[in-house]
Amino acid sequence: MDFHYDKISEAVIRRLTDYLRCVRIASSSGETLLTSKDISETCGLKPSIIRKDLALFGAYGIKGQGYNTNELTYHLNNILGLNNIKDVILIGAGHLGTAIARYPGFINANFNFIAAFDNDPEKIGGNIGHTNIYSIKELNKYIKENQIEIIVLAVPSSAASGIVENLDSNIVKGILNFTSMVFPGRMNDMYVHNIDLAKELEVISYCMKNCLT
Amino acid sequence: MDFHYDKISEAVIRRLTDYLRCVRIASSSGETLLTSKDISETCGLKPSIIRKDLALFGAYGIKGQGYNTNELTYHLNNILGLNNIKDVILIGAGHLGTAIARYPGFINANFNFIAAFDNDPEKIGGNIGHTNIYSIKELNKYIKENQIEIIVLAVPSSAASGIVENLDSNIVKGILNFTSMVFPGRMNDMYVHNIDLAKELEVISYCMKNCLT
DNA sequence: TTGTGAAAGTTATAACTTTCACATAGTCAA
DNA sequence: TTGACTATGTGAAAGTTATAACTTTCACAA
Repeated sequence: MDFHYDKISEAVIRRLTDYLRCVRIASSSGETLLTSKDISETCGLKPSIIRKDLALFGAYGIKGQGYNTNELTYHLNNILGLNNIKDVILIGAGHLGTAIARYPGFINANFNFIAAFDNDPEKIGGNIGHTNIYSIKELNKYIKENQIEIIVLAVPSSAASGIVENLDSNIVKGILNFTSMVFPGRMNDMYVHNIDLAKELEVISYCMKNCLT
Repeated sequence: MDFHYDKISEAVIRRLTDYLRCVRIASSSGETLLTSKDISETCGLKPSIIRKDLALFGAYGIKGQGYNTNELTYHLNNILGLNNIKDVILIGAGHLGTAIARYPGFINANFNFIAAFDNDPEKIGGNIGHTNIYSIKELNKYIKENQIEIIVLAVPSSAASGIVENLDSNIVKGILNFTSMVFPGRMNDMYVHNIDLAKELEVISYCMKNCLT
């Protein structure tokens, strides 16, 4: 598989995740063949960019027919690195953390919440589904022993910096930050993505205010 | 306020929301003056693009000094339309819906969850903080009587299409979709933004797999 | 086996975005 | 009052991305 990785922008990758969702929806309703036009109608992009994005990674389509949903699912998962189950841990088992751990999208993408951590004695020892909740004091030990590469952060914002600064960046490679603290995208070789649930609503607010298309 | 709205891209607007978060953080730690370099170090962008973005909407900075945090907060909120409180309703009062309604980011952005709706008899009549939970059967009546423009959707994916299709698009202007169903960005004049909590983790997965910077 | 139609893959170009570098102007200290 | 300093605002250039239009190839039917 020789992808032209060096030329691929993050915008392309983001769109691939959209295509994947569209294919999942189509698959689940029994479709076996999907055209770039079909995908475009679901996710609101133009067919040409969908074809171009997919062609960057190889010719997966059947000319004159479209894309086979199973094949496309496999290839998209493969490109994104989602074909293998990956263990992640959750830090912060409050309302948001709980909702995240139960969110079906993580399961679809093969992410497995192997453990959760909190500082609330009432939560420690409990669980979220099959995910046990441990004391935050055991966090770094757990990361080291289990070589945890990906962390989902859903603690109060005030606690975020302290936790991130103490992570062992030789082991942890990715952080998904749901707090209101902002971290730069790259910190000591760790990828950090900040997610603000309200962000999209702020964008909608602007669009509504200015009557944009 | 004559902004050059027609020329502003969504990418700019998304960055403005980042700047706003950076300014909030700086303000809360007592800073009164912030340079484009300061902001760049927090959010991982280049100072030049920050200056350019802000200059699109007017000259808010003080040459040789930087940007006054209070003024910048005001202007950013004003540009995005966040200076006034806006009522939104939540559809789906499960784990995710509850977490969303309690998420501090919505309060910061002046969004007020005025009501929630669910079909679970055990939840109806209850509340999330100060937000009462009503039966989903009353949804459209409530939207009409209270002229609700913005909706946050956090129901199971299978229920999403049915709800969206029945919304009165003469009243509702914006939908924040947290389900795994995908809707195009524009539907009958309604702005729809799909949020997949797992999306950013999928992007991180790709970055990790390919050792990108 | 061959012809037709349909949609993938590809290319060239226009449109847009980012970046650099510098002139500008405000601040502060002497 | 003056001069040095600093970071903004801006214009031009470079770089990037999306789009339309085009070519290719596959599948199916006659």
